[in-house]
Amino acid sequence: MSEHEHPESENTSRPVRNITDLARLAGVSPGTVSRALAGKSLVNAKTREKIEALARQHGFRPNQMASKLRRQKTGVIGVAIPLGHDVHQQISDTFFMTLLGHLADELTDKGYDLMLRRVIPAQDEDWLDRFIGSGIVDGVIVIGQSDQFDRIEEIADGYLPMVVWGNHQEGQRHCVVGSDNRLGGKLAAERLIAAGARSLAFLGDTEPIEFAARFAGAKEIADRMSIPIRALPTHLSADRMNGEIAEHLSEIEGKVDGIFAATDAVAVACLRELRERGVSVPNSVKVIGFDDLPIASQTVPPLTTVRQDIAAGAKGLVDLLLRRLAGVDTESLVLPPHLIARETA
Amino acid sequence: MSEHEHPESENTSRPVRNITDLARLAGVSPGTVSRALAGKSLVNAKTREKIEALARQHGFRPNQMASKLRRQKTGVIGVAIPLGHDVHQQISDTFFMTLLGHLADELTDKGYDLMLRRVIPAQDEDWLDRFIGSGIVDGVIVIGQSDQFDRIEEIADGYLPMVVWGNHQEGQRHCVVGSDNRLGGKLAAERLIAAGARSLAFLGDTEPIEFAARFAGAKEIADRMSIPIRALPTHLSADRMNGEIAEHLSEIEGKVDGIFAATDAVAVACLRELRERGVSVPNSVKVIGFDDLPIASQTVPPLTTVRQDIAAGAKGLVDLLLRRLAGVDTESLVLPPHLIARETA
DNA sequence: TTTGTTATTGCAATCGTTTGCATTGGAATT
DNA sequence: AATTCCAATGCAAACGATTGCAATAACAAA
Repeated sequence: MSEHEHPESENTSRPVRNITDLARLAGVSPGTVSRALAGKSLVNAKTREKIEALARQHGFRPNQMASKLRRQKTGVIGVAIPLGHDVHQQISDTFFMTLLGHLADELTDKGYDLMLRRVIPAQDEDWLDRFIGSGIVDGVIVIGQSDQFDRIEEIADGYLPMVVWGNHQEGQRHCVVGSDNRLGGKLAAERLIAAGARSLAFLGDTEPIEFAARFAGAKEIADRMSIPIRALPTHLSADRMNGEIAEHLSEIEGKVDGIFAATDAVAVACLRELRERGVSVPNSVKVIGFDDLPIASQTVPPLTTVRQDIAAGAKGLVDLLLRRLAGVDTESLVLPPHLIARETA
Repeated sequence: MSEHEHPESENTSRPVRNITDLARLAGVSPGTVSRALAGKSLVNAKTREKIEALARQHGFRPNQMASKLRRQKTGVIGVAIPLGHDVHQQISDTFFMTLLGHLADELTDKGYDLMLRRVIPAQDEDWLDRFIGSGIVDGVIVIGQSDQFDRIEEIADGYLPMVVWGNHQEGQRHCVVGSDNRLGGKLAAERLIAAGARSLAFLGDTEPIEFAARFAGAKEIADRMSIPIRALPTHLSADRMNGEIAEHLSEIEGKVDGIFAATDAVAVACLRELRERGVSVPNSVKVIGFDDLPIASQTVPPLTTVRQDIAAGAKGLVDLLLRRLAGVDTESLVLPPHLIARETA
């Protein structure tokens, strides 16, 4: 009935809703249309062109849901950010967000889509099972172990295509990509001591294992050199952090001359507070950060810090995940951090 | 074969792959299982409990792909970040990433998932059609118009559930949420002038319309007060920006005493460069930023800036989108920016 | 003319849920 | 005892693309 289509213009009598409609227009079977649009080689060149032209003309695109159901794969990688310790941390956490940006690039490159989910484990017991078990994603990248190490371990036993950004523990079962935080902590402490510090402090939350490892690394060096080191716990959300830092600084005034901040963000806040108190950096107190975010080079004085290579991390996460999707049980990947010497230590 | 998995609990002879398997175990029909698991009220309480228990026991979750296909909705909102002007801008753009974080929160609250796609329009003509037309998302949020204003306009004519973060143009057809950039520009210029500046400069890329509007607003005020203002174009990627800022500052030395930076990130770099040159802020030169990112309060001296309420923006985007999903053709939402007076102007 | 070969295409089952409609059984009503 | 009525469930047709296998046509070889 729909005999006289308008050859030039977009709209015709009835819209083309699915592959079958298009098949009718093209005078072929749905199967052929499917093959043509999928770019398979089993279609005659002319038929293909005709079908493609028709599809373009009607702005038709095969329904992905149907395709995914039938093929039993989604082409989507889930990215989960568990917000365990500090719900508002990651909202503004430049590091995680930058990692996310790079992940998006890498995944796009490989033809995958990215589904982002921020989860609050405390409110949602089986966030990970839900994400995995519903057939909505082909694989999962978890950004940050938060306080969910054990849960992740459990899942890892029965689910291959998962890679986690975070800290590597001896003998753990899930595949992780991350910096060697302990080494980073060592580098930081060594630098502070080499710069003349004789009493150290670690400033920041020590709960998350990444940070705990940074502290442990620093402590190892400090202990070896018989130099005291203390932990000054703070929250990581911007609003609470500033006050806590101020308190700590009051408390340690004159007693500490080398501060290792858990994060560049913490270091920046610390620098500001020190300046406000008239404490000279690096003369009276040396400061070192972690991450090497863009701000690090913009502080006054420019921040000495331990760099994590975010782009390499993202690439590692994606590469390992793809290998796991192919069935390989990959090893973890630990990236070496580097000391970036600027002027605060 | 897989007989002895976990002896006490989880597994039995054959795995439960779908609703039909579960129905068989429960001694009911697939339809009933579907209704029970969906929480519909048409199921006897006892039957439901039994089914839920069974599902829990076998770790079964209904396949989302099938569900989405059948129900013709995905529960997924697409978030597209077009990278037009400067491919590497947004990777590190804290503002966009923070907005994304808030979007994720809002969408999660409303029960939607978030699919992130970073697109390079230059390499991918119909990025927007592809995203929309494949039935993969129920609606789309575009973060930043970039240089894609016209394409977005085209799409908006035939596709309701789309909301865009960006600048509002007189008479535009697509629904946009964003700050009143022109007003923000005015606030900035007024402040600089009130602080004593007599020759202004706008520092940053003026190509993207958001920034162009900021400049235009500032220019309007400057013109009205008969104060000169010039544009100093820079790229927004960190690596190129610094050098360009340095050049500009050399060029305008002594000729400009009020700098309006397109972005806090630009302002921070500018402050650092000024300090390096021994130019006193705000005495010799006044500086004002835009966004009020967390860093703004951490600079030395603390940065006076124009604040955009990111959380409100995210909420607006999601609210409008949901209304559009319900079929309402909503108006745009323009949020008023606020001057945050600190010490650089 | 017959047979073999190859390149295209059609056929129909399948992926796993959802949902309108029909059916059942039991309780309530007359 | 007969009739209504309702809650609970079963039945089977969608949703729209993919793909193994069979069928066809076209052409070459014998």
